[in-house]
Amino acid sequence: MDAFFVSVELLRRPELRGQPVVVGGAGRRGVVAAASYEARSYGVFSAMPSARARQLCPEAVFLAGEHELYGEVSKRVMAIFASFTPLVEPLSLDEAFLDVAGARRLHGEPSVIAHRIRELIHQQEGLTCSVGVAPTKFVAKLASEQAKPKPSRRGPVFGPGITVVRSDQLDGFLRPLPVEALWGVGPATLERLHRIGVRRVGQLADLPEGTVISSLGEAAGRHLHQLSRGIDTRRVEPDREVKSISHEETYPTDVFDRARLDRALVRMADGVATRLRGGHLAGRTISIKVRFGDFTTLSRSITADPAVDSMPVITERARALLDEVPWDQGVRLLGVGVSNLTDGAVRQLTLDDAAGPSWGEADKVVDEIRSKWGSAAIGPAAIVTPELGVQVKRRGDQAWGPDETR
DNA sequence: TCTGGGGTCCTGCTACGA
DNA sequence: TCTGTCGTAGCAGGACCC
Repeated sequence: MDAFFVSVELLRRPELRGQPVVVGGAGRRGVVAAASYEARSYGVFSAMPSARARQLCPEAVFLAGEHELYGEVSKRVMAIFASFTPLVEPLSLDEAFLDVAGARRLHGEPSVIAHRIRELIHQQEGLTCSVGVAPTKFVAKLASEQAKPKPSRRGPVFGPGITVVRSDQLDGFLRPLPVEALWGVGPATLERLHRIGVRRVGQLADLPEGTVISSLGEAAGRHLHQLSRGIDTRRVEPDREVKSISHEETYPTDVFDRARLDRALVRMADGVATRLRGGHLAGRTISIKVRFGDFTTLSRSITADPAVDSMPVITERARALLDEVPWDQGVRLLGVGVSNLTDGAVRQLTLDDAAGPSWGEADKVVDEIRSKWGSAAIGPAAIVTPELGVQVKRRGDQAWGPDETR
């Protein structure tokens, strides 16, 4: 999808069309989630600190964004994809891989399907998207980027919308690209590649694999060398299983108050546990993440049997982990996560379960009440305030930085 | 300019049992 | 009984993606 969050916002604020618009966190510690092509022409890009974006483009309209709404639109767009093939692998709210090899007889050649998808999304959602058609996933992704509009000083320059790269065009398409266009080349890898004189994909393809591996390590070296030659054997995977579930939050100012951190742990553990149970999952590894005022970040984790999906247990382990770190230096960000996931339904019973009523039963009641009356209807006492009620943690509710009004 | 949140994957190190 | 080594699991940190 092109500038997805901004495009969704423009549907309800059409008067902002043609203006520089930025969706993201407005606070001092907020970042840009999406920028309209008009804003991009000022050098504003996603993941940039909002303060910097404001400086580059003071006339931009800043919108807080609504993660839930984007999720709903995303579901409908994914349903359009699914009407062409069951092999849809969502990559994020606004991107997906589609394997249309088996859909040709019913829907026509891939480029025909691409046109039809663009039409349908425009008709049904009023949004534009760009499509890359290619024999492999990563070339399709690169092709879709070439199909997108580009920002310019005189406003957006519309792209072709669809870019098709056939097998016999792979080499010509890939070789001239800057090496950072490859998926998996970030700042650190780019620096290493520059050190061995590689700036273009073609230069990487011409090196012996061993040279690349000795510079980048076994896995990354082999993988990137293959990509540079157009080799990508990864299939479109419609049902990728979740490996971890976590929540984290950045505070407007560093927190030195342990009681406040403890309450935050309860709220985040509650959010994580609710999502685990919602997905019928439980996890053996509990982790915390702590970022200090100077931006140094550390994590601590503990793995134990049995797998858990209950707020009090996750909170207790997370608190013990927090005891191990120098939280009194001032905490900028705190996070709680659960990994090593197993099927929650076949979770091993503990002696507690056998002894009588357990957290499991309490959780069941909480889930029932919440499904009936909403997630803020009940919650742990630690996260209830007289003014605001139950402070429930929901996915994406602080997606782009702290809300300084809270 | 002072850097979000939610993920995945990889690497290097250590501990531990066979 | 002691020592080396091998495979595996756990842990922490880092890189990367949207």
